[in-house]
Amino acid sequence: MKKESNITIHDIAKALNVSGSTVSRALNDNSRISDRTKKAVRNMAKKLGYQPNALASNLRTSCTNTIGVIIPRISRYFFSSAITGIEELARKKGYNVIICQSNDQEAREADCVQTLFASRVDGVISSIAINTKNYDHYKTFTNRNIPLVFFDRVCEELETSQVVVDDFKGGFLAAEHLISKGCKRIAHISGPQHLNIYINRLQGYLKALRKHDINIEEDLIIESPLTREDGMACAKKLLESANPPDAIFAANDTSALSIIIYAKENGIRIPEDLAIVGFSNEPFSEYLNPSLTTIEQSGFDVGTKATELLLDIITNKTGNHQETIVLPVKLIERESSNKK
Amino acid sequence: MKKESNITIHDIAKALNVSGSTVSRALNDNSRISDRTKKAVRNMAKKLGYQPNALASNLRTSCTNTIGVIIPRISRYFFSSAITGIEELARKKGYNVIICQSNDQEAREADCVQTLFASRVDGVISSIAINTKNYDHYKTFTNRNIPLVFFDRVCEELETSQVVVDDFKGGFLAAEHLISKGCKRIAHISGPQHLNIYINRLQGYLKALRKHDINIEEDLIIESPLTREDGMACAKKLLESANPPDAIFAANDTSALSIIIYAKENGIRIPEDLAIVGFSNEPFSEYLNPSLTTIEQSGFDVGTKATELLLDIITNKTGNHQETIVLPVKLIERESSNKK
DNA sequence: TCGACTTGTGCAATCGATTGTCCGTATTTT
DNA sequence: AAAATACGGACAATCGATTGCACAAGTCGA
Repeated sequence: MKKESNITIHDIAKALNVSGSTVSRALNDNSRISDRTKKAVRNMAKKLGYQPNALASNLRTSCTNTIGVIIPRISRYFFSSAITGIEELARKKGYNVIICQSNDQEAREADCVQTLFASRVDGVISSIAINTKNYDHYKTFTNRNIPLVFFDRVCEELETSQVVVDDFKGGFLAAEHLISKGCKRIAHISGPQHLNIYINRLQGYLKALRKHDINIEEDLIIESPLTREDGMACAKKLLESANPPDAIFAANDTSALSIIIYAKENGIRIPEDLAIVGFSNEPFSEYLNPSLTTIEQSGFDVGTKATELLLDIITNKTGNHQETIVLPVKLIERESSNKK
Repeated sequence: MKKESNITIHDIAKALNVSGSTVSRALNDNSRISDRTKKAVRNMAKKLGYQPNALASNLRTSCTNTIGVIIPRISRYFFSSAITGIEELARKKGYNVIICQSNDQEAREADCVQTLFASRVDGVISSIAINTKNYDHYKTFTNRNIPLVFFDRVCEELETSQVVVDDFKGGFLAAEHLISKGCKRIAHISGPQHLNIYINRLQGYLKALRKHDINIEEDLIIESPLTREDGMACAKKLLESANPPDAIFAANDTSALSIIIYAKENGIRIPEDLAIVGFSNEPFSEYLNPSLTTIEQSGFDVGTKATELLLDIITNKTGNHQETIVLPVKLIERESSNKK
């Protein structure tokens, strides 16, 4: 096995009989170095198989060309798409990406913050853990002017830029769609009300009902953690009631799935007896039986946009960076709401 | 806005009137420092809000406590689960994780290698891009004795440890299951034959046929890139032939999905006319109609095991590190193969 | 011919933490 | 009581790349 010891700029310098500083400048294309020398240095670097040591450079320049990402869980499609968007753009701009998962736990999230800070990332993109109530750990960044951008699950308390999808409109579209299909009693399974996204989806739903003069019934609106299990419980509660709804708008596809399963088990026809709309367009939603009408949101776009914002702040530190970008959503009509 | 400038061990040292080395040793719990001093240092560190600068430490110790991961694409469930496994264990052991995506392209993969090397990761876990034919870029690691472990899509050419699932057995189980259901003409849609996993699934399939004295027909075995589109093409080719198969074992769930769709569009009953088995147990497979019988493989376990191997090599550099770990697979019976 | 620039490089300090070596006290051994 | 050992801590070099400043050689105009 061939072993190359790590070679440094000084090895190149020695081989060329110049100084380390000259090599450094040549490699960084500094204007003070002659073209002849630059060419010689680059050739020698290639010949020796030189690989820069980012650590040393980072330490000196205190800029790591790395951005940190904190997300609840990588295995959810929306988030992995977002990461793909982040990575794509970041890499194109010469940045590395370090990813940390909070597993939707506040304590883990605080750990992630420490880790990223210790690595001296140049900026951070984050989506908040579902049970985070206290945002102090993020001050590690804000106190030190380390750029921070939130996406999807954002935090109003910290004054940062953020990228969200138009949850309000999504909720509105979902409800109005059901109304247009002739549904009269439309229930809504909403998510934790300390998260902006679920508040907005609910508000959009309410607006659609009001617009069409539909009476808003408190009993038809349930707050849920939106898991598979709790989705079943909600379905049961809604559909076993004396006066069940003829449609349900669920704040995510997972709970919509639970409803479909419950309905099938109980002989409730979809969409004839019960129309259903979800939110997110998960990879499975298209293949459910019946296929699920849902609101599409592009994780990729959200990730890309968040990175754009962040890199802009990093590059251009001045100015007021509290922009909020709202990306569009789209209704995807499928069988679960396809009434005549 | 409060701004804390970054404080270093020297600030602590000054505040306590001791030397930087003492602070460093105290924080690292070095035995040469008295308990009294350690306590004082820790208190002062907390009081000043000291956050270690990993860059400096890494540069000095040339050990970053970071492991790099190269995967084809994060948005595939198997890989994101693997990452979850990797991250979980790595973090527990005090390591950070840097993730790079190759997007299944050899050139991008080579980029990832450079990036991770420049970051001086302590070790690397990788799953090879689908079109990688030349493995030279990995020598950046092997030549320098940087521990490298492959998982899932492995490379025999480089002598490293690896973690795979029992693809052979998976192929065998899938085929034997179809045989047990009374299928006589079982087709196989296989993947690119330069990848170990698809070779093994095919071999397992062949073994099952031989074991049960079923004639192997070349025409029933197709090599495919296993995409949605190509799955349709394969379905068409197989099912429009003069003598179509009565079962198909697809090397992934995506192409199995295509077959289901094709069959439904063409009035072919599943499983009566055509039984189907996929591979991977994707999140959607359970919800297909009919639900898809498939082979389950745990990305999480693979990731965890690979990390275990890697950390062992990092910690314990001696010894011959060319272990191959094979993790079990499991047949999940669902409707798509449920013939009487 | 002489100062005033311009060009191309070298020197040495620096980033922050770690660590081999050395040194003054305090404690123990003989 | 002198010598040996242990203990707690300080000094300074180091990791590799960057960069402000100094400086020598060359160019140019007056």
